Amino acid sequence: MTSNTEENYLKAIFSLNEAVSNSASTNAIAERLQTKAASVSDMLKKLKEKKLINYKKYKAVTLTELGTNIAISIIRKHRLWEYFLVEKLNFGWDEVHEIAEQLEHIESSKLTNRLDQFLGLPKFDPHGDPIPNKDGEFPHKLDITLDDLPEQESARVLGVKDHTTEFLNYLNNLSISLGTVVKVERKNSFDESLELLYDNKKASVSKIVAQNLYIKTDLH
Amino acid sequence: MTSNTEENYLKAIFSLNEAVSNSASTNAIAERLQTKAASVSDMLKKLKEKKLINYKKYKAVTLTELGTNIAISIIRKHRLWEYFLVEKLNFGWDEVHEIAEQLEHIESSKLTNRLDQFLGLPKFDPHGDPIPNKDGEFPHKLDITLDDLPEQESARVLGVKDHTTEFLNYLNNLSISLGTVVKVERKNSFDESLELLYDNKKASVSKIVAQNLYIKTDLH
DNA sequence: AATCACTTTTAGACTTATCTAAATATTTAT
DNA sequence: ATAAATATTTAGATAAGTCTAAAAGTGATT
Repeated sequence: MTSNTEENYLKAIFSLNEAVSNSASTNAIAERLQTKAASVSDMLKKLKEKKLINYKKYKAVTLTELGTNIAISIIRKHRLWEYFLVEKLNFGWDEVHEIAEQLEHIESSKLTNRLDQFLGLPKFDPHGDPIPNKDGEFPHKLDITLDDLPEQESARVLGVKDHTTEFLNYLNNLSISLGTVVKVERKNSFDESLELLYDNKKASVSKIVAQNLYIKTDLH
Repeated sequence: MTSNTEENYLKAIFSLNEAVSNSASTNAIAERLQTKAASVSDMLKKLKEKKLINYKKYKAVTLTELGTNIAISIIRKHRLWEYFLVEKLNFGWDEVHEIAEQLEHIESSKLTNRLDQFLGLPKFDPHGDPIPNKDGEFPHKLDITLDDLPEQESARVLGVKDHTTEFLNYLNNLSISLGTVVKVERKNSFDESLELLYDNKKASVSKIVAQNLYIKTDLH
């Protein structure tokens, strides 16, 4: 079993190393978890015992495969609950973090997966962070479609899922091609259509259309 | 602050004393929480320190007002989450207890109240246990209307909320009067109407009608 | 009112996670 | 390459919650 505390250490190590690889040092972890280096040192010994991290004294740590899986599962739960709080309970995106810090430790994969389903398998949380799926895979760049983009955000069209000439003609008429940078001005909840802004043009497209346009969110 | 463990003790004391007053003895609590009498003894000392219980050595305990409030808030959260799991995530009513035991300790009254709202302020959890409202009041016998009754359950009509002759005539035509025992055969999700069975008669009534009929669930 | 069965409390030990202070290792700068 | 600065670990304490074993209290029976 993994305690809440252990889970928080794994999560901290994961995100430190994700941001800058090999940056999960004792001090960095202590800073992140608002605790003391001595406490971290103790815990690292324990996590190594449990085969959750690779660790040599005085060296930065990395997660084992087992440790990574646990960290990802915590992140998945955190982000799904944030999505739930914002989308279903109308919380502001800025007030959900603390509550999600608690909810992320609820233990029941059945619950997590049912929640995911209930929310419509979202790919991003309210802060725009990617939500790993139930196999622990983060949404791959090429899995993301225009429909996944939140309001007021922009992305570059990378490809199409539907290759029929009909669909390609439709895009031609709108002057959307590969490379076009598109901003989602509004998502209408009544018919789930999207109002787009690109190259000084405006257009409204259906959800189906948006789901057939692959995008990448980091522009340039 | 109250730890999860302390909360579990308060909940145990509350429900023991609710079932049989003054029955919250050291041994009974130990049995309920699957722990040893010695541990309970230690904890009682601590809860008394915190003014959460009234306690004299070797005597059964009762909750102070503060302790009662906390216990009720835990019960409220437990039952709301059970309702959520069954109604929104399609869990069976028999598989939600363990998960709710975890969720009941999530600390955020804003979350609890938003969840309550989201679920439509339910009065009973999936096991038929009453859900206290946000002021800690359990649904009073006379607050319960036919609309609160789950499918396949019976209750006796106790009174009407709407006193217009129109409504009373309507009931007359259906041969429903005070004292009639009514069974909810089915609740239709498409229009929220109820199919009733009573005195060998069948009838279908709207949600509005059901919300205007006060009932009691313990028959005779 | 003395005994017996049972309940409850106390004493002392253990685990988890934390801390401060001191010791040791590593890195950086000269 | 050696000293100074910084990072990390160890040693020893503390607090929460638990346990076993032993002591003490309660109450029912005779």
